[in-house]
Amino acid sequence: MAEATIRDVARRAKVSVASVSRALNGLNNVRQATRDRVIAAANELGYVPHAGARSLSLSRANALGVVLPDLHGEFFSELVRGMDREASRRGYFLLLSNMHAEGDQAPTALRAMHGRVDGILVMAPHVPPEMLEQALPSTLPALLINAPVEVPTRPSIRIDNEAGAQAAIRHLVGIGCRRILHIAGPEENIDARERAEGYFKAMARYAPGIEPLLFPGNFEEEAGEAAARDMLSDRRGVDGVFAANDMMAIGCLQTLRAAGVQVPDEVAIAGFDDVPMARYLSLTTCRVRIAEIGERAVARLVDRLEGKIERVLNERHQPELVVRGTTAGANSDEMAEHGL
Amino acid sequence: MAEATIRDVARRAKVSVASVSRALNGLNNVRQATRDRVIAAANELGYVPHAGARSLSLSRANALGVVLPDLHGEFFSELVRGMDREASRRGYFLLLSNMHAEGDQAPTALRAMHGRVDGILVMAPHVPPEMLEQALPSTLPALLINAPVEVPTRPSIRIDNEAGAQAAIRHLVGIGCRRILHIAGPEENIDARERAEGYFKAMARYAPGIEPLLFPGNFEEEAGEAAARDMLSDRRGVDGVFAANDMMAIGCLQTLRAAGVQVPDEVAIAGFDDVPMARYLSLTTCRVRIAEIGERAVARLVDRLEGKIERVLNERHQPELVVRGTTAGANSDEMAEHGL
DNA sequence: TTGTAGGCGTTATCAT
DNA sequence: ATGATAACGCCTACAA
Repeated sequence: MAEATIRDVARRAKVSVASVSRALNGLNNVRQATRDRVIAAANELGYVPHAGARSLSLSRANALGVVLPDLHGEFFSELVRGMDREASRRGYFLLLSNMHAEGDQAPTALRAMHGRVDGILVMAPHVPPEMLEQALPSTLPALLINAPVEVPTRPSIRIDNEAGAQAAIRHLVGIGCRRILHIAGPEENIDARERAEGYFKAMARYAPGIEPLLFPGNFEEEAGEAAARDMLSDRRGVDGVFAANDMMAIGCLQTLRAAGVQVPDEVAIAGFDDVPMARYLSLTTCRVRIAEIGERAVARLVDRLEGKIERVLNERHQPELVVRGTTAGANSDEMAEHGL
Repeated sequence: MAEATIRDVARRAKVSVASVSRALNGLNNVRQATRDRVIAAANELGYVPHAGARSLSLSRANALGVVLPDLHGEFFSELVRGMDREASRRGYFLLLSNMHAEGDQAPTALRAMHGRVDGILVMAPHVPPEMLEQALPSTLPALLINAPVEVPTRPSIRIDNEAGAQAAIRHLVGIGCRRILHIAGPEENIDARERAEGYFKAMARYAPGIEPLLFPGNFEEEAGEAAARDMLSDRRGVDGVFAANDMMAIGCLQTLRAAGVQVPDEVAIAGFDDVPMARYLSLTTCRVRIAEIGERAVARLVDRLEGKIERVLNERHQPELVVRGTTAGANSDEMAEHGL
């Protein structure tokens, strides 16, 4: 049989559709007896309100669009988990759409969301700002996550990459490193660029007179391996590595260790993100609480949808330096703890 | 200004809304000149069709509901990624809803999806079948992922846990293990139960006469650590461990190694899932291609929505044994001897 | 307290 | 080829 509609319920309860709507939505202007009859009828028919029709009528979908690039494992799941947690807390659904990096699918994806979401969360660390601004429907409330530039008119949440990088370099210098190599991320990625920027600034500040060393990477483990091989063939006195993300740090770490280089004694290594694996490999890193960012993004967007005014438009998430075995010396507690 | 609607476009192009709809949807019964005028008007107004209204009219939402438990990192992201890949390929959105394990939120979540999705993917390894069957709207096409029981009337996709467990035990016995401990998952979890079942059957078959050893766990790393501590205090001759998932295997591995136990020489260890970390820790495991399951689930559901008939109702995904260092180390000749 | 009717934005049917 | 109009299922003035 076809789905029961509000009309079927009305008929069965011998009332008007208006009364059914009122009764089922908990309005107070219905006699208790009527409400009971309606509820009974609804149950008997297995009536479930049609969310689509409801949101058309209310012009309110109770859903948030999420547009993400093709993210890697941990980052994606943590972000979405945080978002989902807050969304379900606030009574919203999440409508997901991965836009694959290559395409200019961003506009398409965003357009398709019109009329089914109340607002969107967009993560686009690689999309040029003008393209983004153009693709965003001007009337749809949006919150940008790690967008290349702070579009002043759009609320955003970003990682404080420079602060993280500075903390990492400061720490490396503090344990005695001087010639510190930076394995960079993709150039078009804003996080990568800011981390590199932070690296340069921190070197100038904490290791003045020492020339920065850059190895181009792409956030993939292989780039870290390549950097390590490069070091193995010509060490150039490198005694510290700061990778723009953990995966590259891990690739570098594994390759160096496999070649017999002592980490951290000969070369100390630090990464960025604190992926779960970092703990197991005892990798020093800048922790980014991804789920927290997702939660916060949803919270801010929903606040705005519900009319709360924003105090800060462009929020920064502060990474936290987590010191582990790859910079802390062979006999640290962490290492012992994990038997590495 | 408010969003432009189809009426605004019609007015501006001096045609009826019907023509606008036809022109924009690429129907052939419109004069080219008319179509051009409509498209021009739409662009000028920045018109974007209202997906909600559209789907109400078409009674088709182009969206799939995804109801998942509160999953941990890798599993969640891989599954959703696979689903998303296939969904966007087929032109569907994903509407996400984590139902947190405790609650009886399943019915609520499912009801709220009525009228905004064309079908749902439900993963509920812990929900009793009758509760599930009751919560599922009978008219909404659904596909069950790792549901406790194969509800014959509902299409499903499941992991062949027994096959995986058998392969693991066979391998462990093959390399010489005899007293193999199974660290089990939560009792209410169907995957965990099936893996334990597979363990028992395989022990009876490959190590007849040797008594199975069970250590209760919960899929968390700590359970593996507890199992290891238990072994350390009383080894009972255990020379092999088969954990119901990788995280427990990893907890066990780390704790044993930290205590100086040689893995795999003294104790061999195998897990289940093949999380990314498994490779780094060189953990032997049964690989489950999670993204593939997600893709397949969406593909099957969409096929059904589009009228394709299903040949197989209850599909099984075959795990693949991946042999690594935690079982392959010292006595690989023994493995060769068994032709494994 | 309850019912009638119009509207949310779109598509589809039926005339023209 | 085009236009008027009735759905789609719900909510909410406005009336009674």
